[in-house]
Amino acid sequence: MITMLDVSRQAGVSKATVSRVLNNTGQVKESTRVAVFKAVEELGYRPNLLAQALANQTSNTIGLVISNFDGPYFGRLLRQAAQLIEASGKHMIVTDGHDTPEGELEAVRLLIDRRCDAIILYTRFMEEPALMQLISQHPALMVINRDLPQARERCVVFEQQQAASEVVNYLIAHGHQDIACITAPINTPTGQSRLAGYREALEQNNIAYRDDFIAFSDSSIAGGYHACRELIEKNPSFTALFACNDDMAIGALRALHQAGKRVPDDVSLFGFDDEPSAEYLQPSLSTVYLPIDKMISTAIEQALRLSNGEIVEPVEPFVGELKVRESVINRK
Amino acid sequence: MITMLDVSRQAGVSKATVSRVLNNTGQVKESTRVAVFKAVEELGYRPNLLAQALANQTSNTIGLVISNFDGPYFGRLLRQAAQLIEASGKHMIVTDGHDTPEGELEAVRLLIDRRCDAIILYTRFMEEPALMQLISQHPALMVINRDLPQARERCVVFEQQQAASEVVNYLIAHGHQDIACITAPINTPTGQSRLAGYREALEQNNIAYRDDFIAFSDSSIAGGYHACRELIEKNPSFTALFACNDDMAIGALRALHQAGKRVPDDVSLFGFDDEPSAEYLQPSLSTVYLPIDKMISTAIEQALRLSNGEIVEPVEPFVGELKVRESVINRK
DNA sequence: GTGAAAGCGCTAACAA
DNA sequence: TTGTTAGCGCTTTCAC
Repeated sequence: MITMLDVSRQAGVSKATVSRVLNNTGQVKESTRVAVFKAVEELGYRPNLLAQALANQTSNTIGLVISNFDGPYFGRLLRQAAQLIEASGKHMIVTDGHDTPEGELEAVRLLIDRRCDAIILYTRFMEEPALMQLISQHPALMVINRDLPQARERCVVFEQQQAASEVVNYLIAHGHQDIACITAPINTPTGQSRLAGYREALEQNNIAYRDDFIAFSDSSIAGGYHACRELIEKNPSFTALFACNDDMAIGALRALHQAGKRVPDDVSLFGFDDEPSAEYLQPSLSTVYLPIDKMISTAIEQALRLSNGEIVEPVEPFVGELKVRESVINRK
Repeated sequence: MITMLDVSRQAGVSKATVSRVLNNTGQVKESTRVAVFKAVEELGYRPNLLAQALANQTSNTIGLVISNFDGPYFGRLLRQAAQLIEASGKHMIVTDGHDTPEGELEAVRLLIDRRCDAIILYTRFMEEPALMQLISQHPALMVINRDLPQARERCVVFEQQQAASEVVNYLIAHGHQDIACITAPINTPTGQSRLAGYREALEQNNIAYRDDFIAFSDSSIAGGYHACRELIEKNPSFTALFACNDDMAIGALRALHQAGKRVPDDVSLFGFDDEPSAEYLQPSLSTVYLPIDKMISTAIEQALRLSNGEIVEPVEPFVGELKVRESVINRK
């Protein structure tokens, strides 16, 4: 590998001078500037980012931890993040948390060890105390998807429960009383909040919560499919179904179809996330749009500010937006 | 930040000794081992990976460049890659190539500058000469999705044309003569190969290639939708449609439905990629399964070997597997 | 068994 | 305007 020393020799100057022209720092005579660039060109020199980071005490990177790599959800997020981070002149390092709390923790640790200037953790599994501790270990760590009352300025959150409640209220307002629900993983705050929103809406409308209208699932397409079959078997009388994410709604759609139930004529279906395919399904899927682009942007901006030592304000919670499409019918 | 020096002082030993116990290198008295670990614990010391990499002349990372972050396709790939790389004790750095040749090139450059031990480039846009040059610049760079005759051992490829041809041959064998096609981006080798496979099958069966059965598209759901509408407008007489990826098939499915054409009764539909949702669509989508898991695994293993200075053999091209589902009907 | 010292490739005072 | 020098945090000879 060509080093700066090689360049300096080729150009007949010192390393310091090479560094100066490459970083545009300090005054350099035009002729030597040219000579250095010429040498760089001839040798095909490229700076060693690791060495640079060590000397600069800043790696010029921002780390991102997501729950997993599958699915369209994080894809959208990563795309936006990559763009923003690049625009800020930094580089992005992504890691996944293997859908476990330990994995998430380990991933963040790694990013810290890599000396990322800022870190964004999209958590689904870590508990509050562990998160608080992480936050205390890195001055520019932002957490997405978990509200930490002790550190509001470090969180970017989405009003899960409210959105879920709006969905179910919408269904009720359109004449549905028997509303089933397929949950997201119930051991996660997200899964819990969405179910809580469902219950909240029922309560607000004095509709009894029934166990046989609930199927616990895992956010996957196959999971949604099986959960829906289970529901139909337990009690096929529901006229509406709230799947706590779009993937499960896709699975449920097929299960309903196979059971001879037409959507939306027999059963109205609601998803959550607004995946790219939602709009194109047959029938197009009603769902909740999550402003993940805005959320990740906000998190990155805030993290960047923190890494500059700036003082930051808490971020307002984000809210979802109902996308009502063909899969829901008015029964009134 | 706590450094090794801090630890050494706390333990009453030298940096060298700390390094020895942490890396299990050289003999150390048990009592001092314990002392060092105690100090590490007390101080919460974590080694600086950057410094380590610089001193070791190896970053212990393997870099991965993909075309973009959206879509389920690369998600599946990343998931598998992350697992494998982690299992090998290394860390993964992912970057995206922004769906442009320059982006791909820049992404690889960056990984080289970061001193990745090995690099995997899933290319869709770079041309052969540029790829050859990259390969010469990094001894452990593997290219996925482009065949370089000069460097077969650095490539992992998939028989695109053959698979596409099989699809169309299957349709023909099942009584279809009027087969339309929605292409993937035609400025990419993948797009070209799949279309070539389509033409090849027609030729083999003495069926004329007709311009009005072709719509050029962009691999997106929306693109598939619009392309299908265009096809129907140009010449609605096709009895089968080959969408060059599943996303476009999803879009086409809706367009067909809106045009009053039933799938598969009026039009048989084939996709490509075998996305997770393919099996659950209504009707379930016939498609081609790509062994991306195996492909990425192979690429990683090969890259790892290269980075160890081992000599490697060329890799056999991978082939797809037809997944025939409800969306295709026999018209004979 | 342990420490001192040099070096990985770069940056940044401080002199000259 | 430029070179010398001392680090950044770690590893690794080479003595002791």
